[in-house]
Amino acid sequence: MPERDLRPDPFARDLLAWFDRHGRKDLPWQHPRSPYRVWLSEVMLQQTQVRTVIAYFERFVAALPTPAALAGAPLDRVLALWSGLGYYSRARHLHRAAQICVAQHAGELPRDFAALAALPGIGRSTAGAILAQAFGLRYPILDGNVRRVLARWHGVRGWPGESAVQRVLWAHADAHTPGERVADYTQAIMDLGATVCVRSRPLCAACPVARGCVALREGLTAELPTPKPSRDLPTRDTTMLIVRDSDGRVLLERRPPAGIWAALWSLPETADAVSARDVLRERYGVRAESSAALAAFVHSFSHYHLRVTPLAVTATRIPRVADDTGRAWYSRDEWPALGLPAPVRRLLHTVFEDERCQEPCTA
DNA sequence: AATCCGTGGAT
DNA sequence: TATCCAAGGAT
Repeated sequence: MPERDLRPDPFARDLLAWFDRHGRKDLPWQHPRSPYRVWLSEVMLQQTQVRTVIAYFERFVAALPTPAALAGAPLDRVLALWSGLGYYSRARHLHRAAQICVAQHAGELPRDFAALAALPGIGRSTAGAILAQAFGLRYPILDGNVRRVLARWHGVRGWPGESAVQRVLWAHADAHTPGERVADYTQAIMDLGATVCVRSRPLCAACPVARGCVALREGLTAELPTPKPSRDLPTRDTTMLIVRDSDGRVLLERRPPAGIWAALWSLPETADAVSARDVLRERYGVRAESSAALAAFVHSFSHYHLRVTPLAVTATRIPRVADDTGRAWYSRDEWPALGLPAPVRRLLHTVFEDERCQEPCTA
C-alpha cells in the first residue's frame, strides 16, 4: 500500500470551505452524533430521502435509544417503528446487528471496518459513513449523492450499477477523502449532491467545485450520471380481504419470512373476490356473511405494480380447537401498533375512519 | 451479474 | 400521469 498524501486536495478543500457556510448542520442525527444514531440514520437513509426519514428517526431513537434497547425489543416492535418506511429487511437486519453488538462488541458498534461491514445491513458505503462520521476515521462513502457529484466532476460515463463504473467511482471517492475533517467532508459531499449538484437542473453557479468539473465544461450535466436502463414493470393482481367479526376485530396474518413485506402483518389475500368465501372458510375458519367491494387501487414497487381490489367482509368465526399462529384478530386499538405495509395501513385507516364518521354525520 | 426489496418526492 | 430514483445491501 503506497503512502498517500492525506491533506485535503483542492476538491476537498473547496468543498470543506463551502460546507462551513452552507452545509447542513442541524439534522437530528448530528446532535448528538453518536455511533448508534449515525448507524440508525444511515440505514434509514438507504434509498430514502432525508425529509422522509426525519420523523421515523425521531420516533425510533425515542423508543429505542441504545443498541441494547434495540436488541432487547421484540421484532414486531421494531417493524412497527419501521412501518411505512419500506425495505423492511433493513429493520430486521438492524435488529439482528444490535443483538450481535450486544453479544460480541460489549453493546457498542465496532470501530473496525471488517467487523462493521460484517454486520447485517451494513455494506461498504454505510460502514464508511459510520466510521467517518461517528469515529472520524478516513473511509470513503459512495451513496447516490457522491455518485452523482463524482460522475459529473470526473466525467465518468456508464450506469453506476455496472461494476466497472462502481470501481472507478470508488477510486475517485477514496482519492478525494481527506485525512482530516473526514466527518465534515463526508457530510459536505452529500450536502453538495443534495442541494447543489441535484439530479435535474443542478445549480452550477453556486457550486464550490465548478472549476474542474468535466460535466460542466463539456455540457454533460444533464447526461451524467448515466441513467439506469429502463424496463417495463409487470402488474400483478390481488384481492385483499378486510374481514371483521361481530366485535369489529380485523383478521390479519403474518407474511412469510421472505419476499415482499416479509414478516409484516397484512390482510388475507385471494386471487379474486369470487374465491374469497371458500378460502375464508377453508383456510381461515371463517364464514362470510356479507361482502362489499371497495375501490381498487394500484400500489407500485420498484420492480412491479400491484393492483389491489379490497373486499370488505362481515364474518362469523367458526370455532376451532387450535388457531394457527401467525393469524390473529386485532381491534382498532391494536393494529396501529403493528408493522403493517403502507397501503394496508392506509386501507384499514380509510375503512375505519369512514365508519367512525358516518355515525355522527347521519345522526 | 442480475434481481429482489418499499415508499414517496420531484418533475 | 408516468417515470425516475433517493444517505444501498443481500443473495
